[in-house]
Amino acid sequence: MKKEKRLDPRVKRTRQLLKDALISLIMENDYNLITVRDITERATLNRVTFYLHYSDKDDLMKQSTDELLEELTDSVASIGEVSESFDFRGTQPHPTFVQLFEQIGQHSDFYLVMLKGKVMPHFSLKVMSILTEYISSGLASVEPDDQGLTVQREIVERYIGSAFFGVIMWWLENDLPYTAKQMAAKLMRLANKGPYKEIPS
Amino acid sequence: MKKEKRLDPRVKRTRQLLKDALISLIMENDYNLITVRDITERATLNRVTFYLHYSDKDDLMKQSTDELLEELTDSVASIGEVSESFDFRGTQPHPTFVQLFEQIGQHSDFYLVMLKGKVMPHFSLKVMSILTEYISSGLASVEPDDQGLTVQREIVERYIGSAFFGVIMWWLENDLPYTAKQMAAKLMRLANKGPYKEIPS
DNA sequence: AGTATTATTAACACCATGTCTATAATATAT
DNA sequence: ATATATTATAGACATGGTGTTAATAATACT
Repeated sequence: MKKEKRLDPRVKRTRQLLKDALISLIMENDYNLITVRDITERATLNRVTFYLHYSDKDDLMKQSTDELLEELTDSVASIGEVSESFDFRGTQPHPTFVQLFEQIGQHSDFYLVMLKGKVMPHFSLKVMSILTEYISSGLASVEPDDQGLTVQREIVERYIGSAFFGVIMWWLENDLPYTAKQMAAKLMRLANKGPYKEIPS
Repeated sequence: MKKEKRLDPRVKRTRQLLKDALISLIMENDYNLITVRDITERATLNRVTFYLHYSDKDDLMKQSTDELLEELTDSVASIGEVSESFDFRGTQPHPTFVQLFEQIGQHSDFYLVMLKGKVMPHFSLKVMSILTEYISSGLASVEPDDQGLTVQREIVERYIGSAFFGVIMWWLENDLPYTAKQMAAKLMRLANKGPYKEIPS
């Protein structure tokens, strides 16, 4: 599966130092104001060394964040399949989404900074597509064909995906006022039945 | 209301040229790759002149986009109040949102580039807050207190606002496959009743 | 008309970028 | 353990953008 052919420990160390340096700098300053110089200084490496591994700041950024998002998806994947034996149309929190919130909550500082927008859109777009993927498979398990949907499937997926994304940001901005399980439950309810208690006539 | 005390025609001209230059450059290149030099060259102005009006590229960007978003809100405001004599819980498209989609659709090239994320997050955040404001007032007209809501009002607002935002992006990315009225109708339905035809037990 | 404001021009120091060379340090294989 | 290959460092370089200054030209205002 992995194409890592035992890389040189020096390379591994260097890249890790650069990634850590960038992440720690992002938590303090504005991404756009961070220079390659800053990164290598924080990493206690020579500036030239940077260019032996990455073409520029964005390259390092992209690779670092992709790696972190892989951790997220791996942790969620370990929970099981999304559509697996679960009433997706109920209001019970789905384990997949519970785990998703758990993971994000455990690194809330980082995710808040990244999602808030001060950084690259790449990260946000990736998170969006991860969310939409889970939602898509959940939706497919409930409504295999488009018969039961009032609106085109593609739109529903984007609708719910964006809504989830936005509420996650709200959750992070407000210092996680609810547990991961509670958040998942709220979102399940909103996605399935809408915000109102009584069904409109 | 307005504090414009008849500014010098040279100032007006210069600022307009700079704004136009930036917008046109954004449509072609990547925002981050655009320099002050590029802007002034496109505007056929001296680079020093730029600094007589704006502190940096982001400053110009912020002011330009704020101006364009003001056009949007003005056009929507001319339609009337959001809560005005309308069954917000029905599935009929609300005139406010129809007009919103109309306006965005008429400048779809621009909005697509701006919202897609390659640019500043400032614009996207602003659009989000505009959307949320309309949704908030619509929601308040249906449910003045929190009794009829299954989830905290603040979350519902963010949920629907983000969902709308995401679907608008979908709409733009897919070259406006539906009319503004159709889009508004779809979103009203999703927001009120959720995606399913039959109510889950 | 004369005065005030604005745009231009040329020049400046500063800093980040990306690249190059030669040299030192470290891994790996024999 | 020694030789070889790979990687990190050091210093230096040209390039290009930034933001500022001072002097001059162009334009608006009264």
